[in-house]
Amino acid sequence: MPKIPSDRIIDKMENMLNIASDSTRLKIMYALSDGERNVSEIVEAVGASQSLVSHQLTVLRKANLVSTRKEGTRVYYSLSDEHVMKLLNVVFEHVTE
Amino acid sequence: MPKIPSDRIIDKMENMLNIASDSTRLKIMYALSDGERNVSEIVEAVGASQSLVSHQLTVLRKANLVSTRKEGTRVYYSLSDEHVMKLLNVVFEHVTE
DNA sequence: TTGAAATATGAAAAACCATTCATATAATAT
DNA sequence: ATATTATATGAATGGTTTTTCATATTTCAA
Repeated sequence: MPKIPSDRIIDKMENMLNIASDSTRLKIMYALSDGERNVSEIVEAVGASQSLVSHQLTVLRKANLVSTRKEGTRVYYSLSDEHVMKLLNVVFEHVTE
Repeated sequence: MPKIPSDRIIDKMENMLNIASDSTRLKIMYALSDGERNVSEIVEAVGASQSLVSHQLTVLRKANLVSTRKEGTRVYYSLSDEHVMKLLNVVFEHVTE
C-alpha cells in the first residue's frame, strides 16, 4: 500500500493547488515572474478588470504566494517564493507536449 | 514585460491544476503513486464512497491523468505520466516547510 | 481643499463543483 | 437463469468561487 499524506497535508496541498488553478491568477503570477509590478501594470499585462485583478491579488496575498510593497499611491506585488514558478513550470511542461 | 503564455496554454494549465486541486483526487493519485490499483483498492485506500471515487476517477481519466486496464470485472487504474507525481512533489515540498 | 489617480472592498449575479443517493450495467459463478 | 460482485452513471443537493458593479479609501498635485 502506498502512503497517502495526512489529511492536514492533503488539505494544504489542495489549498495551494486551488489558488493556482485560476486563469486570472495564473496570468498574474506570470506577470510577476521576472520581478515586481504594480497593480496598474498587472492589470495591463493580464487584460482583466481592475477590480478582478485586485480581488485575485488579495487571494494570492492571503495565501502568501505574493508580497507587497507600497510606494506612494502605488502598490508593488512580487512572488514570495520560488516554489510558485517551479509549480508553474511543471504544469507548463505537462501541457506543452 | 514578462511573457504570459497564450490563452490556450493558460486554459490547459488551469484545467490540469483544477483537476489536481481536490482532496479526493489528490488521495487517489497518491494511492496510484507506486503502481496500478483497482477501484475497490482505491476506495479502501482513500476512504471515500465507491460512487465518489468512481466519479473522480472519471474526471482523472477524462483529463488523461490516469489510464485504465480491464481484467474481468475489475478495472485497474494507473497514473498515465510522470508529470503527475512531479507536480504533487513540488506542491508537497511547498506545504511541508 | 478640490480633484484626480491608484487601489481596495462589499454585495449581488452567474457559473461551477463535490458529494450523495439511487439505480444501472457488466462480468462471473452457481 | 439467478444471484452476486465490481464499477459506472444520472439527477439532485449544497456549497463555493469567479466576476461584475458600484463605491470607498488613500495619496498626491494643483
